[in-house]
Amino acid sequence: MNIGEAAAASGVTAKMIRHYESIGLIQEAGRTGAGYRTYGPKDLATLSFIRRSRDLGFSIAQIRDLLALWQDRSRASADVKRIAGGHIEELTAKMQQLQEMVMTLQHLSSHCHGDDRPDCPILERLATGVGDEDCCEPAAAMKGRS
Amino acid sequence: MNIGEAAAASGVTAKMIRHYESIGLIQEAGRTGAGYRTYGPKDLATLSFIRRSRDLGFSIAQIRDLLALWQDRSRASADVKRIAGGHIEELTAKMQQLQEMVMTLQHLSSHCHGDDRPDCPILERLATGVGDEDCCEPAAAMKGRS
DNA sequence: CCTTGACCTTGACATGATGGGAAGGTGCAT
DNA sequence: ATGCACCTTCCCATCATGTCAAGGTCAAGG
Repeated sequence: MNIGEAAAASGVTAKMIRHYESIGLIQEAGRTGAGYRTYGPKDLATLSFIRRSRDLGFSIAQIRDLLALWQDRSRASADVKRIAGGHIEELTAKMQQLQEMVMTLQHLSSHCHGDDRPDCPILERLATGVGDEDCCEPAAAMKGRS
Repeated sequence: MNIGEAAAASGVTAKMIRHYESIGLIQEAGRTGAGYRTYGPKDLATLSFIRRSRDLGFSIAQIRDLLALWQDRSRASADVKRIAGGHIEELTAKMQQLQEMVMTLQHLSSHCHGDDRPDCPILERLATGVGDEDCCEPAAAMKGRS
């Protein structure tokens, strides 16, 4: 199986397959006499594993660990669960950050006329930092930002 | 005002101030005889504007537009609102992606023993793609991923 | 046999926003 | 005058991915 076929079958681009090989995430592929990389079913399974992990937002470092656990028959499921749990926390934290931004923006936007006049609470807030963040709702947004 | 003081006062690192200057986001700062950059109150206001915009997740390109509007007294608030609205949509889309990931991960994690045994639905899902995603809840998660 | 087109190879460079560090000059206080 | 804190420019790194270029290979058809 060529790299192109492996890419199509796994959903990982050829470019990324080479990249993953170069950083040691996957083993070096076999080669034909002409230097073409060759892939078997086991390689395909690994590539698909990686793609699904990426789809769930795992970093390459986390995938490295997950792959190691996957290939370790004496693994403890607790180790896998711990990685997943940490990842859930990261994702949740990011979501909360985004949520705060969205809340603030929606609040500011709702008070912007959105017409031809230059008056704009969004710009005022960006310029002065003292838009009316706490005037109407006791929103917890933007209270403890970094 | 030195770059260090401007950085401390605005919350933008000296590194980033130089970077913003190099990409033309801000004007070139004045210089002392020795070549040190100097900043005045107006520069400080601009830097603070940029930092607040970044805190709200705006990209550099968006900030470029926001700055132009800010400095344009004949702006229409509709233009500002449109930028903010687009940004809200971007953020919301990202949040939904993260939400889907979290839902899937939590579902898988909840079925993982998390003990010494190697059995793990998380790894199974990553390996085969056919974990029990729709067995219990009709979760809309991971139905139309890219 | 030769061409053509699709594929492969490596390598370099870009993204976006930021951090880190080196090598060398400046300002100020002791 | 010595030292320390700050400034300058320039290069490299991150993370995951894409793009492009120059060249080699394979298979099919003329």
